[in-house]
Amino acid sequence: VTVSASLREPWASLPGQLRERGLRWTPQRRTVIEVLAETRGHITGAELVERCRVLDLTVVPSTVYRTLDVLEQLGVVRHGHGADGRQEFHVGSETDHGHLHCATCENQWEITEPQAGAIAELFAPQGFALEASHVTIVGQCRTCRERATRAFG
Amino acid sequence: VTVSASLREPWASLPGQLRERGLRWTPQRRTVIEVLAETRGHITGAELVERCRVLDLTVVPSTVYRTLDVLEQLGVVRHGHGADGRQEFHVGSETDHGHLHCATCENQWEITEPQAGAIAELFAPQGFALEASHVTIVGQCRTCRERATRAFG
DNA sequence: ATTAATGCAAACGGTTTGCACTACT
DNA sequence: AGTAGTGCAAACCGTTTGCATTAAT
Repeated sequence: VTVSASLREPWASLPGQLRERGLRWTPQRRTVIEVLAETRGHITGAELVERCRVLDLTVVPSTVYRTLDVLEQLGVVRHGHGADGRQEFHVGSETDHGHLHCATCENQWEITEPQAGAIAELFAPQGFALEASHVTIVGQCRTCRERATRAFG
Repeated sequence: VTVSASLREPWASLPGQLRERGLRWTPQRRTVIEVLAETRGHITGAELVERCRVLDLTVVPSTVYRTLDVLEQLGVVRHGHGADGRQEFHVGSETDHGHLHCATCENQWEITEPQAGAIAELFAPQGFALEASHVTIVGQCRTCRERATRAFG
């Protein structure tokens, strides 16, 4: 029941933004924001719930998801879906790295900054402005491809 | 309880492929294959279940999902996740081009052969053998990126 | 005769909802 | 005081699992 340190930028203005719209700043929302503030890249809904509950047991799943709805409307987070189908909330524009994802075995490899840059350049001319940190290449790794070819190719 | 027309290519060889591995060709699997054969692009698990049951009420969800597992191991289908997080099964290799997918607006653009080739080369050294036709780049299109930046950047 | 595959029903996991209650403003 | 937000518990939906049974080889 202690009040924690003040929020770092760009989160500091959130309480005000909420109140401007007639919404409220609550301890539970504060906890959600604290977890989001220390998240780089993305976090799944379930993981966020778990991390919030470590900080504050009064935070319950429904509150987290309802808060995420509000935050998404404010444009603070954006959701998509991860490789496993769970909701994934992307926070800010952090230093996240892209990844190489095998659609068959689900393994992932990191994409290096230069690689991501090269890809971004490839598509820049046609107006698709990729951010290196948000690039995911879905394909099939060598092992899986060989197995598939043997079977059905 | 009628036997339907023979399977079109490349499905015709499936029964044999299964039996080669000690697996079996069953009426339920046939129904699943019939639906997949008339699917272009992709289909969700739930939708596949539903369409199978229209053809044959004895087909039950668990059978469909178990069959999909087998088919995926054979490389006949590949699964990913749609915008709503549900499993999405991609069928065959009739997709001769990869695509550029905006994670925010879900729009898609085609990737040209040369572009796909350039990407494949980028990752070949590390053993990730992408096939041009199976490359999907997930990112954010210019419009969506600008919108996100304005809101929170 | 073997044993892969099925149907059933129940479990699962992440997410959503209805409702009475709490607490920000 | 007014109403946004909460906790709870139950519903939800697509998918998965255990198990006894069926049927393809």
